[in-house]
Amino acid sequence: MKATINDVAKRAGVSMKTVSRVLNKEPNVAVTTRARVLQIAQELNYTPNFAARGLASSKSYLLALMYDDPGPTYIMEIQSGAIDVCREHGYHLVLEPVKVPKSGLAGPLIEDLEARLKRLPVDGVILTPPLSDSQIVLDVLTRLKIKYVRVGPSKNLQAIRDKETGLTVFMDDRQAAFDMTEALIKTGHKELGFIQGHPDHGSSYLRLEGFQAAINKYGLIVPTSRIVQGDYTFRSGIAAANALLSGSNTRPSAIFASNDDMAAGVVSVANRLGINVPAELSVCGFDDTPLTRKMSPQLSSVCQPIYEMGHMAAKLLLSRGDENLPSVQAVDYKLIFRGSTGRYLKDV
Amino acid sequence: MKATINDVAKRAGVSMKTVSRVLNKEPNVAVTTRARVLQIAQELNYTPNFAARGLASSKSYLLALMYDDPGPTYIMEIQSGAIDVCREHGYHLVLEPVKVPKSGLAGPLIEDLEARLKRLPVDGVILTPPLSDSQIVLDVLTRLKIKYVRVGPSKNLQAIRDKETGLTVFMDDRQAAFDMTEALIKTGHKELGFIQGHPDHGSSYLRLEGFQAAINKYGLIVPTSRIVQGDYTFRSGIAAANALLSGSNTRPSAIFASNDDMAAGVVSVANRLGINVPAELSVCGFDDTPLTRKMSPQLSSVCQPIYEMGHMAAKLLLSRGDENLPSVQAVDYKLIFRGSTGRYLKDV
DNA sequence: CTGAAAGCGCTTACAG
DNA sequence: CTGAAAGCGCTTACAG
Repeated sequence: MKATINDVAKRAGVSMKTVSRVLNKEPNVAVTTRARVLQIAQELNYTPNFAARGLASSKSYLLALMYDDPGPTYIMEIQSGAIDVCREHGYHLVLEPVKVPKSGLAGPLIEDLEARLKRLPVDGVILTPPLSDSQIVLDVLTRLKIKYVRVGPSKNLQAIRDKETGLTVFMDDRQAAFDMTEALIKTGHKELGFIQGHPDHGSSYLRLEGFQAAINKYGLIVPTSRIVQGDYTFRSGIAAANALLSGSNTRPSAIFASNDDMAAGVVSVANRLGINVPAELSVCGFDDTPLTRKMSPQLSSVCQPIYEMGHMAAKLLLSRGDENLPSVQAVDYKLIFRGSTGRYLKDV
Repeated sequence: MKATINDVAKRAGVSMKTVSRVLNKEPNVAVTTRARVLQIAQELNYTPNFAARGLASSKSYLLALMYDDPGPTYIMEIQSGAIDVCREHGYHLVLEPVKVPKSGLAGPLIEDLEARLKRLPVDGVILTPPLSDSQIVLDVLTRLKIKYVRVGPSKNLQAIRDKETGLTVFMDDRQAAFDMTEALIKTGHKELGFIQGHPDHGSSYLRLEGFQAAINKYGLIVPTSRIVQGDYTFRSGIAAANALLSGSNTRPSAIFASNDDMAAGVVSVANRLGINVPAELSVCGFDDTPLTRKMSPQLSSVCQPIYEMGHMAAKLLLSRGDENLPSVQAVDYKLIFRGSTGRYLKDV
């Protein structure tokens, strides 16, 4: 049978409690005692019983990752980052897909969420976009007194900067979009086009803001016809590119799409129309998804450190009490230039 | 405070045990008693304590999904399918990423796996490729007496067909590749090229076998120079396409790549060489990943019902005892024809 | 620095 | 059809 804490205690000639102290790295154990217990635990191949610990301590040693379909790559990266931290702390990660209803009715969602969280009372929740902005979800968690961390929230950014919010990990989408736009302008582009993301996602607005701020800074003018609404899908990128490239007006020399899928749509339309990318048209995206490297020319984009965000999120949840860890964490992005902007033209 | 089973029992005027019976849907409870208990449980907003159940029953009510980077989309689909079944059974899904070392040394992997599984003794494990074929992993699970289901194993397929194996969910890669090849041939193609997948993945061989079987059936000849080794990456698809398309020999009229990423590489090379897809070259992939719809022309491919495989895997694990459920489950694939093969040319 | 006792909230194994 | 008792393997709250 599997060894229990009692087996270890007996063999070590100490009480159960002392073994518990050693294993939980509590202070106040004689060095020699600690060493002996540790060795015997190893000899017996002892590992504490998960359920028993949970029951006695009323902790679950579980963190939940809540998501509502923000794309498989994104979630997997967040997961990886979070899992690595969980491991260090003896925690595990469970998955909680959540469907936020498109239209008003929040009732069923709230009930469902509560039921699930009561069934499996996790010690903390990682919220990914768009859930990080869902007041409904935040309210439920607050009511159930479950700790949470918001990853990439896009609303209330001002409050975040003022640290009036809870645990948060975010990337400065606005600044990143600003930087990318500035890079395009500095390469000589004056005729810019922009494709906005899904109207329900806060990031859409932040990225647009960054774009416009750079435009303004350099005194350029972008007519409203050059700013097209998309919804983060490839298909919407196609539609937007058609509007931008095949009209009777002069076409832009560079298009900044709010994500990679839409940018891929632009490249695809350009190819069909015989517009050479990047010679006649520069294109860049956002998110630096794997897709950027699965097209020709490869796509310039903004790289979010998603793994790191997941890592930091779990860390914030599991390192409570560490005053050295600010509750709001900004992570760094990177501009990645590839063939599609022609700055550093690379072979595929 | 949160209600316990005792609160419900007292209020209902029955014993704890009876409440337990009702909640676990055990037989032998008077209908009226059952109804009363159920109602009171609801009034008290009672949900059983996860840890206490686990401790008392020595079950964990947890399933693990083990994976070694088979692609984010794949894992997310499997996850979704598995989670939906877990929910129905009051189970939860935890994630266990596993790194199988490239070269020989299995020691650390075995130790790590054992340590993790002893820490969190899940009630069952879902194994995804390439882990479904890892004898090391299978051995550890067997030794720890942990139930597992293999998803998409590619070795020992014969044994699988003979039902000499454990729980298994699989898709007939060989037959699917055969069908796709046959479809190309029936469209009139005689000069076929094939790009093989990663040599470490069993699916590479099965897909090649299917391709060759169809070639043989129709009495065609494919010189070895038309069968190129890839490794499932876009980059390897590029290299393979260069070998296939820019040599001095006549080029194939259709290329079947063993996965979508490589097929995307082929289309990309064709575009660069000015070879029109599908007019001059048909291309098809395998897996029907989102990438197929993020390129022009869109890619024909073989659609694996991945969600369904995850669903079935969890079902096999959680429905033990149900004799009506065969322990080996084959799921259906579908050939999806899009622009890249020109059979059903569609606008993007 | 260490330990004895109680208890977390369920299920199991019986008994009736 | 129902229940009383024991126990799962830890941690908490004390006491010393």
